Amino acid sequence: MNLNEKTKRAGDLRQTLISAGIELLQSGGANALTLRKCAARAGVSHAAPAHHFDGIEGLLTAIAARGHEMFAATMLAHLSRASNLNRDRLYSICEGYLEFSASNQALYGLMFNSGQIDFCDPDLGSKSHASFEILEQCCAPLRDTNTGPLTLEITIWSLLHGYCSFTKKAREGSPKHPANRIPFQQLFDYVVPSN
Amino acid sequence: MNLNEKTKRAGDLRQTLISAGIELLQSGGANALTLRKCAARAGVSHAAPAHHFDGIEGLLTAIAARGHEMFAATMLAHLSRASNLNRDRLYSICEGYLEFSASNQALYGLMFNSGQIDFCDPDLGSKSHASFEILEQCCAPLRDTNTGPLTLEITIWSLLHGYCSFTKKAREGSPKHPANRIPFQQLFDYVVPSN
DNA sequence: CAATCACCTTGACACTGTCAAGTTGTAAAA
DNA sequence: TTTTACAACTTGACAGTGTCAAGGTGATTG
Repeated sequence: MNLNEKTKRAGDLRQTLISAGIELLQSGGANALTLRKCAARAGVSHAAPAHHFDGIEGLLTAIAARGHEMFAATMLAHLSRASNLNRDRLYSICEGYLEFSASNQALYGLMFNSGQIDFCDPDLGSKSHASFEILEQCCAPLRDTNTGPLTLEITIWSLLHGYCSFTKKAREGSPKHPANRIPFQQLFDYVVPSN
Repeated sequence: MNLNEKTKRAGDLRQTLISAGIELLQSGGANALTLRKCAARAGVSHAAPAHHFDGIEGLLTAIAARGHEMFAATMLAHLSRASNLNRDRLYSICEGYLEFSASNQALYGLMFNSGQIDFCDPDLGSKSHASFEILEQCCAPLRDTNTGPLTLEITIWSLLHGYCSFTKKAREGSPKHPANRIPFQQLFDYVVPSN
């Protein structure tokens, strides 16, 4: 009848639990995500998730992996709307990054700022690697011969990550925080040569 | 007799609890830090902290504030050993940043990657502002007229923050992660004009 | 001397993650 | 067909967590 029933019919409670977890993150933030609440939202008992994940860490890791799929999709969506200019393409990736982190704050925090997930997980590893590859492919044409390989990628990635961290702190905390005056484009212009 | 007794004599259980929390972070990571364990380590009952902090969030916020004091001290220690060159001075700040994050991983995570502290807290605000001011003062002489105010500061701060995040993920997760091949100095050279 | 009050303790509560044992339905094996 | 095996899920229990209400204690103050 309802969604849960239908999803369970398909036999993949695993996917249902991951979706439930993401919904909990979206609606109630990081503290709302609980193994038992995930189970309840999926319509199963509190011990059911143990048959599909290795404890809470396993569930959170699987949620983060799903998050990386969404993350990559958001960046690719922005990329598809960019011009042919290499610099525009890289900037559109950045816009996708910022949009994802703004629209999925708790999920983004779980993926990038959490000590609760298992970075050794191969599924998480391959999906996060796929995200990074999108960035790499947009950086490649912009590299000049002076800078070492990956320098631009790491710089952009770090800049985005740090910028999100700043704006988040500025949003939640003191509004006098300097970061909320600086648009990302200003940092991008500073870091990426605009030949 | 022991340290707890002596500290409690002085009347500041608050400071004792903060110290206990930092010790727990150092020895057992983020998951080892608990309100009840803090109380036990300080030699008081599990409900005692409530008289000094506003719940667990208040305790974590106070620990983060203390962390920012240590953070600023580490950067200043590195700065004192730098040459007179402005660029060296800024780089020494960065070294201090990286040393602090490497030597106090869980505490650093609580301060910068945690959704569990109250960024509105005035004490935390002033102490984290003091840390940022150290960076600001070292950036000021390096600004050229083209770049907007704070652009260099935010760039360096974000780069450091992102770099720590990368190296942490590379350390815990897949050793094939690209970040662990890139020394920070390479990023610094790329971002900071070198004349 | 009595009252006040900051500080701490005790005990309880709901909630969390995890484990062991039991139930059910399905699919393979006899 | 009957039996067996097994995977998926439930139930119930456990220690640990944060938080609250009530009570005790000792120093300060009127």
